[in-house]
Amino acid sequence: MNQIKDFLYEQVARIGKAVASPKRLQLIELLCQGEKSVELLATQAEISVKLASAHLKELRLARLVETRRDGKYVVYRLASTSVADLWVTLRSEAEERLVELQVALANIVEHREELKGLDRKALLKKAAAGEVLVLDVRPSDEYATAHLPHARSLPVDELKRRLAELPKDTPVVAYCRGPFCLMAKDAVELLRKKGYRAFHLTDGVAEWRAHGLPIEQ
Amino acid sequence: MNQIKDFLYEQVARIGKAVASPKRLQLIELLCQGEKSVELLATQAEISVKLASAHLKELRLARLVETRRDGKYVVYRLASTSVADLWVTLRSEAEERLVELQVALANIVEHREELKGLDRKALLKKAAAGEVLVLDVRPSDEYATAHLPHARSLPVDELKRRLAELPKDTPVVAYCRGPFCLMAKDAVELLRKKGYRAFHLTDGVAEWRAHGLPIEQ
DNA sequence: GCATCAATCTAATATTCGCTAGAATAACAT
DNA sequence: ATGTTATTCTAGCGAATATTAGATTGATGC
Repeated sequence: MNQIKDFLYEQVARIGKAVASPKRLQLIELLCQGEKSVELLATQAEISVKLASAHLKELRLARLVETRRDGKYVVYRLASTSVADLWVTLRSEAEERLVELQVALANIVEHREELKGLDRKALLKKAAAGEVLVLDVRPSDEYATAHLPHARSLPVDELKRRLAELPKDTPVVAYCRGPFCLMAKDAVELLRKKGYRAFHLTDGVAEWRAHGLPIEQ
Repeated sequence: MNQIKDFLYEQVARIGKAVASPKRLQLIELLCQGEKSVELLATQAEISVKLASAHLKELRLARLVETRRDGKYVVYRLASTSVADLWVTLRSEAEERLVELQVALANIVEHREELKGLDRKALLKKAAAGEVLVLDVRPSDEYATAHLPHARSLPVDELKRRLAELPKDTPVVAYCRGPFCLMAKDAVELLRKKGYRAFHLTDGVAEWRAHGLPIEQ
């Protein structure tokens, strides 16, 4: 009877073990943006394909991700959006508990506009009314999978040469994969240097959805 | 710049590592019932004091628990109720994803009455109206710390000799520490054998609170 | 068939983790 | 002080993990 109880906790610990590795957490965050091949995941997480494959196997054994084959490629995806919620929950808990993380986050985004909590719905309204331009600076395939309402896609590495597309008179709110992603930060810095009124939304699609707000496409 | 990103994920992984061990999860679940000394935690988790102390240290380094000294005793408590929420989230995710866990849970509680989701509010109403008797079968100090609304305390090991206190005509709903705790199951089995109409609520205080429902004391 | 590319499996490494047992603290009782 | 009780620290051992390199499998295109 005691063995049974131990077994129960062990199963939950399987999920815990899966999220106990920084690399695996990064892979989960990437998969929150949409399904991806092993090679792409390895590139974006800046690790070797072999290592990515090994970590993805662990995630698959914990049933957090699933695979399908597409020709030569094996494509990984989250097993459910609840896995994205788990990532958001874990990250929030870490941000809440660990001073080291709070300090590190405060250092990288000095002048970040805190567009959190109560502001989300206000932002949604303003975006709908065209009072702000919500800019998705992730790669365009991630935008295609899912993006914030009324958002326009303009990947950060195309931003410099496509600056002309942006209106000078409307404030821009840039977002990317989430609080740990630096693409929106870079975009905001560039835009401000060029004289735009730009703000940084630290939410990604996963955070937005986890707070019960709508997502497009 | 890449080192900074790695550092961020590593911090979240600290929380992950803390919840990657079955023993530590069990300790967290026990602490969800209220603050406890090392010795009590060791006894209730059925591990040695030394091992409990080591695991608690890990939890403290991840800032999930805090301590205070009370005379000879060191008393551990959760750093915040959000840690209890994290435990509920993790357990739910495991229940949702891992078939092995689903099977194990189905086996131990054969005829369990599923009093979940939509039923919680209905139960609350019935309890308020006195149509059911909500029975808290945990040790009485855990009841004293926090319990479900309108619940009466009757620890499972006193149940047999205090049976007379229960009304024969009102249905009884027994609960304990949560879905992994077997005390309510045992209580229901005993009560049914004695001719009472008894049901098993798999929620504990943490689950109840995580679903946004009120808690007494 | 054969060459190619993507991904995994296997083997081997260093490191970390879980657990046990013995020594060391910290508060209390006498 | 001295002994007692509760807890932590230290050391050590076997098991599990992260990472890398080499061999292997699966699907595609010629």
